[in-house]
Amino acid sequence: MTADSSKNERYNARAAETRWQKTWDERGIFATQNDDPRPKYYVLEMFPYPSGRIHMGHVRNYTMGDVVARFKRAMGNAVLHPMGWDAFGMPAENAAIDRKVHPKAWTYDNIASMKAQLKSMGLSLDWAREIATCDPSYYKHQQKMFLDFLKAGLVERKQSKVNWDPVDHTVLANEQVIDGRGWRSGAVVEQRELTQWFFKISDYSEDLLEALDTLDRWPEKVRLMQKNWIGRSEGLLLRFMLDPATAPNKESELEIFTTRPDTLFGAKFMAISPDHPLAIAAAAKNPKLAEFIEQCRRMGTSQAAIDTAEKMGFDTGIKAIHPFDADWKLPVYVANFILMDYGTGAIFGCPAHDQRDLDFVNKYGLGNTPVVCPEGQDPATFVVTTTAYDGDGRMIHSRFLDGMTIEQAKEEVAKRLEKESRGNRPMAQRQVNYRLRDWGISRQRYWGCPIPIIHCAKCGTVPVPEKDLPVTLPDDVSFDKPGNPLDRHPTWKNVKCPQCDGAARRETDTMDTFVDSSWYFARFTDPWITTAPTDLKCVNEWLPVDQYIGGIEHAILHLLYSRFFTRAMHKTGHTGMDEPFAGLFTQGMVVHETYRSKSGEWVEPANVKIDGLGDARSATLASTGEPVEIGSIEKMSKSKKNTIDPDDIIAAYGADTARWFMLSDSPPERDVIWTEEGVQGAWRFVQRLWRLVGEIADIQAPAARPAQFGDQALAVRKAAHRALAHVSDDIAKLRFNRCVAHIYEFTNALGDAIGGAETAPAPDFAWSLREAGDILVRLFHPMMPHLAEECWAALGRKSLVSAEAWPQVEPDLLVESTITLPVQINGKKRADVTVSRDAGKADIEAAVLALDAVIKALDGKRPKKVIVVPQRIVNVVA
RNA sequence: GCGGACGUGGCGGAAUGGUAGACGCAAGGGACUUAAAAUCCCUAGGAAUGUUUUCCGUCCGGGUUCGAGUCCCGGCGUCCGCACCA
Repeated sequence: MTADSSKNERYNARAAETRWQKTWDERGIFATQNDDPRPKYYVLEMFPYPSGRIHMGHVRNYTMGDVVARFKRAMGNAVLHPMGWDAFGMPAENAAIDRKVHPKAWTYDNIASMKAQLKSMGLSLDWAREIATCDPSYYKHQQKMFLDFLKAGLVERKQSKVNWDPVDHTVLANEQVIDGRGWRSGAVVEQRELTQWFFKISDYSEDLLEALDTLDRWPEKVRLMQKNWIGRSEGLLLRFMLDPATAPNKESELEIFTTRPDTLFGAKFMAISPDHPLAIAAAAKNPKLAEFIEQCRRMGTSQAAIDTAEKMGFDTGIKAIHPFDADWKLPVYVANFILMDYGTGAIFGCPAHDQRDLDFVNKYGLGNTPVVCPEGQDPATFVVTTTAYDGDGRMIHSRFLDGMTIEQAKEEVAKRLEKESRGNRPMAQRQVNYRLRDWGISRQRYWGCPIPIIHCAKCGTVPVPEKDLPVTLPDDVSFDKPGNPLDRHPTWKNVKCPQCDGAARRETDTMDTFVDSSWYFARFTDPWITTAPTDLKCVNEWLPVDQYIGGIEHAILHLLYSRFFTRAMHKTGHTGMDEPFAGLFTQGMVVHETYRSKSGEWVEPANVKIDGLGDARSATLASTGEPVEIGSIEKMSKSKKNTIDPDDIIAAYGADTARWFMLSDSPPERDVIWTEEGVQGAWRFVQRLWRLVGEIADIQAPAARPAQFGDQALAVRKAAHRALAHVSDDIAKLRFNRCVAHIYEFTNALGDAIGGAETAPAPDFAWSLREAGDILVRLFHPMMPHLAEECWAALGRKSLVSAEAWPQVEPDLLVESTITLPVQINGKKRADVTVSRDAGKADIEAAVLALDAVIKALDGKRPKKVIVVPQRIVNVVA
């Protein structure tokens, strides 16, 4: 392989890139062998939804992963770097409705075009492991695991409230409900009770929470978000007896959950959810209450309504008896702010120390009694009016608790009530509650993984026998009517019961697409095995993923589901570990300026012409010259038309330029602003490297390493090895922007050195320039692999730089024989001092005190103190 | 409301408590050219100034330290996540 572009010509990125991509393909250098004996390293980027086109966010994400993959490969690892498609989901069905194409055809077409785009980026992926989650060869195993989970008690079928779109006949996710209406149909969303399948993720609440501490290569932010999402709280389950005369069906008690049992003597009322059985029982005998409950339910749907809803309650007339005072009766309200699915759906209200309860009593005139008094306040005068006090303090107005701290009081209440028993049960029980709910996976959709269950009138829900897997989606479906095509398919759902052979029907719900993405990383370790989801040996050798890279938007759901799923797979024998991702990195978004025409329409950047600078910048429509308003910088999105098509960039500048720019401008975890100037800068650098390497290639250098190096040669060698040390460290820590800066610095130094070179440089200098060139090309190879191959060939190398080892640092070259230390006087820099590398503190001090600036500052006096920080700085305190 | 992150030139950003502004972008000046593009060289935080030095400077106000962009306390601002979770 020889370089095409001659040294006087510009680097022709488009020609070179396709040529090298072909070479990599032909030689199969990115295919990973599972029996490779070298240390394994698994780098993975979140796989894309096949929308049809890649966007700049993908370019950034996959470039980062590719840099890591290429670096680790050069470091001598067996690297697994696969790619696949998160291929089920609603957009395919929407396309079917809007454009009359079959979801399957639409999806596979999209995969084909996106794959071509990804290939044009020059990613070092093992395409032999490509998977699409919509392929029966993939979802077959997902169905198998569903059945395994079911057997293991990790799947449950239960009723739950859902957002129901009455026009589209489907369940909507919360984010698909906008102002109480379906995002697609615009119909007012109803709350319905549906029987759905759930994964019992809440069985792992404690484990998922505790194990967060072991994920030390995850961003703190993500761990915190998951911690809050799991929402552990310690409290007390507490039984309140009811006054039987007031209870609708002579119910004897009401159980509540509280984290503040210490405030029991500040109780003013009880509140139960509109969905609480006691509320429903009471409503049966009280039409006005029934009406109130109905009103609450209607309100519940809209997010906005929940946010701004006023606290509302309805006095049921039921009286509860205070656990420490049989004569103390508390009114039981049905209240709109009590959730049925947290705790027991019932609380006692202590308004002085809980803002929600305070708002409530202030509305209904129930009053409040503070029972915790902040330190330094007089208990006799401490009152609460509109702001509840939830801070620390001592107990007051609380009988036997008075004077205790909150913690002591909690403990005392728990102890007393735990001991007291009624009807063979203690009055109170310590309990840990979690906010995390079970994961409802049923979707009334066609384009998803079928749930392998058969419903039989006689036998109930019957698992599809394993020999009958996969349950495949029927192809002959129509989308001309709303609702789930599986449900109205003429034959698909009619089957015989595997147990009794009687007429039965298939489950027509499909799985949430988050299920598909909860184990794809495991499947990549052996995507060929047909008999099981995973090959245990492979999965245990490769997992956990060493470096997972993706967007912060998946901080909670995808990453938490995957952590659960890996545990469930462990329990059912499909993995040998609990945590799927040892290292996680969340990259920032690609953002771009927005433009709007006079009429308020968004304008594509390609149609905008920018003039002027800074505040004087103005924009006009390129076609008509009509003025355009420059808007804020925002995430690239189709709706704001501020997207840049990677295809256009790759066609104009090449993939390497796009890759380099994506890494160079901002720290990887932060947003990067896409600018035309920035891209051009990256492109200029590509050309500059090509010219520089061309000059180096022309130098006649001895083959053997010279025994001695002169000053000129040594300076080049030091620059090269310093850059090498920095870049290696920066890539390992994913600090790509700094890595880019060091490559610029090195290139500048090397350019200067060559500029100063004679026509025929001395052998030692020539050798060092060749060495520097070799190092330079290998250093930028992970970021700009095509250019690197072209340069490598130009340097006369026969190998592929993509398959080369990372250069070795010579540590001797990193240390200088003399060092220049800044000298401060009273903390301000006033001079420099140059000393030999191994000068002692006394030598340095003597040299510093002899400096003119120091003598002048001391004015004949002795310094108060001289601080010498080795290798760093000297500070003279005058 | 709760939780978290961040705040440095014209811009993106560097800086284990140790020379603030690396590197890039944009800019200005110059060289080459008939001209342009490309390329190369020089300048560049602000102010003052006798061209070699001084003062100021990392959102604001305090503190710790020989020394603070960095650590601590209190504000202000921006962004993100969660949001009736008892």
